[in-house]
Amino acid sequence: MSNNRDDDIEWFAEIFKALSNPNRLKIFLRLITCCPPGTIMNIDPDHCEKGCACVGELGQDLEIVPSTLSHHIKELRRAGLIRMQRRGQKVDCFIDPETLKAVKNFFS
Amino acid sequence: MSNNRDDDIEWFAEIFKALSNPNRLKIFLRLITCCPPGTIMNIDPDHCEKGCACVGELGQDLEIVPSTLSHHIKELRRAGLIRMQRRGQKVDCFIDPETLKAVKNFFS
DNA sequence: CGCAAAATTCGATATTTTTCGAAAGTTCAA
DNA sequence: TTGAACTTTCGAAAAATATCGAATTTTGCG
Repeated sequence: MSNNRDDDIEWFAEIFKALSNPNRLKIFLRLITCCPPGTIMNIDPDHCEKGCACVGELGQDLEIVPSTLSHHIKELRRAGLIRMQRRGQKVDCFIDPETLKAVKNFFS
Repeated sequence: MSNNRDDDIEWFAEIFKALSNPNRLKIFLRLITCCPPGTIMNIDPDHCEKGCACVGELGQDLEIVPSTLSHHIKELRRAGLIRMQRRGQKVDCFIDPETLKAVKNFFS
């Protein structure tokens, strides 16, 4: 009974909710400078400032305890803002480019 | 003891929190098509789709009871997303262009 | 295997948010 | 000035959220 517009509204509300917590927003901003895993480093240093960040690095950089961090990361993922990929014991996080594009388009 | 970057993060978190509720997001989207009060209507119909919306119109369009609506509007205003201006018995709402610009710049 | 590292889940608590109806405050018009 | 229209505030209850420590799971390594 709900049309696409309403679905969109619900989804964007989810996205903004994910970004509404300062800790989560910091995680998001920390990840925005990363590249997706598998990215070939370019000669241009601006192309990718840092390698991809695993969960532990985020916790260390932002001083969030593991359980809280894990919760926030789950929320960001639930909103479709970030994706994850295991690399051995670590799990890398990176921004979902599709969702990022959708949010950019939202304000236009 | 907090620098500008942290202040910015807190402020944007506030903004996203204001947009994180479906009702508030609908209010925001309803107002995005309005013009600020005092705008001279242009010949170009795309210039300003609707006149400015007062609180009551928003409640009618979006089917939100007055007390709930008033609460949500206050949240949007607290975040700096909307501004208001009394016009007789009614109170007009409109998007704050500065804040809108700031949010657009956030995703860039 | 057995241990350490990394991350998640569980359980619990304090706080915040959402929503509504009732009441109160403003403004205009008769 | 009295009443109606419009909006806000107040009070309250249910639901959601944020945070942490303890326990658990998953992975790699010696």
